[in-house]
Amino acid sequence: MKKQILHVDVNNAFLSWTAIEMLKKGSKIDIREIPAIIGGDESKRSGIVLAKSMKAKECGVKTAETIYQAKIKCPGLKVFPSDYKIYKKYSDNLYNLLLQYTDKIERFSIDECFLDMTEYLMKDTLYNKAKEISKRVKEELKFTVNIGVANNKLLAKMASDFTKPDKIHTLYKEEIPKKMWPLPVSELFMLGKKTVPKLYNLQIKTIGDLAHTNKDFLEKKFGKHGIMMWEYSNGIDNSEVNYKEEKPKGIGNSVTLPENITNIKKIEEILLALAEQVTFRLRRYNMKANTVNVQLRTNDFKDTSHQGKLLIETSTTKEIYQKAKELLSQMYKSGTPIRLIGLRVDGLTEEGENQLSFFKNEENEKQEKLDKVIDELKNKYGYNSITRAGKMNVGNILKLKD
DNA sequence: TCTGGGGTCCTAGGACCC
DNA sequence: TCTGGGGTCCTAGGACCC
Repeated sequence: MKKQILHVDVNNAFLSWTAIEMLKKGSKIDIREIPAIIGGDESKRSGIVLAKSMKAKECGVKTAETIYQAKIKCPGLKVFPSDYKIYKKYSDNLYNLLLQYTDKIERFSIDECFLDMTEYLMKDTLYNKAKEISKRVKEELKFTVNIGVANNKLLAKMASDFTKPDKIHTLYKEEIPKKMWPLPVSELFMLGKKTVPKLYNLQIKTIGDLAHTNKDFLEKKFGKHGIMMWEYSNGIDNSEVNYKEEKPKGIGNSVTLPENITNIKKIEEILLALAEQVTFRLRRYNMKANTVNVQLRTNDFKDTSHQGKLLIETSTTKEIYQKAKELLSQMYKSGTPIRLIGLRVDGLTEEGENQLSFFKNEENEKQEKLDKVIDELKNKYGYNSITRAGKMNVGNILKLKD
């Protein structure tokens, strides 16, 4: 049976949501109507564009470029900070509205959902459902969405990306040659800035060119990725809408430092803060990790990482931090200016499925109890209400969220 | 120009085993 | 001496997404 899929994509999500929040608080201006962006903080060296208004887009402002660059293109551009707490709230509002149409919803990101409507159409058409959803979101939630209407996820996603904002597009099989093939290959999902130039060198410039390229040739050139791009360009995608809540496979946090650092003790302090943050999230999922990964970015934007396995999976701040410190000492070349430090844990298992729990010793149990007490305080009074002695002086570098 | 932060998946090469 | 073939696991790095 043919799948009936919708892809719902919030238009300029962060900017729209910030605009609504500002209006609610009495702001006289709607930042959707002026050249404006949501951006990072240039003084913290994280000054990139996260979202832009239509007026900013008309100036040529692009997502992920530097704010500096955006201001050159668009003098008088207004910059507003992001607030993930607010975004989560609006994202949940959208999800709850969509739940009234199907329970088979995949939250693809904070502002995108796939809906499997196959069993929920009755007499109505998929397109009419899209119209109804679009109208209700606008009226009830005060922002607009693009909706892609198709028979698989890939085509629905491509369709929602056509023209914006507040549009519904279909992309059925017979529409592929007319609607998708003329587009530049760079528009195809999963073709990024490394692959596109390679395709251009092969004279593959449009999605249609790619669709008509020999599949085996692409496989030889690009491996699995080659097969995937051929299938996508021909509108082939058999993946299911993954509506079940998934546990994460890894959890990581990283920070770009306001200034480069070369002092290993300082790096360790930041690793401790990151270990606290990462394990706090890990414990919230009731999970443990068996692999620790430390990432460093140097001043010239070179990334290096080292990972190591733990003998026994853990979720304690202390053990993760100790492993991280060990990895750091293996990889850090004294005197190298460091721009970014990251810590992530992988190999996650749910609490209770750990086979080696009888290895628990007194020290470990003591740490687990300590972490639990700290977590409860953080949950009650906010993440920054309690902090470890070792990282007191880095608390203001890491902007940790409550 | 001066470049975020959170993820997932893939690949190549090395270690090790039979 | 002069070198297989297959398999698994691990790691570092990279590509891509939003």
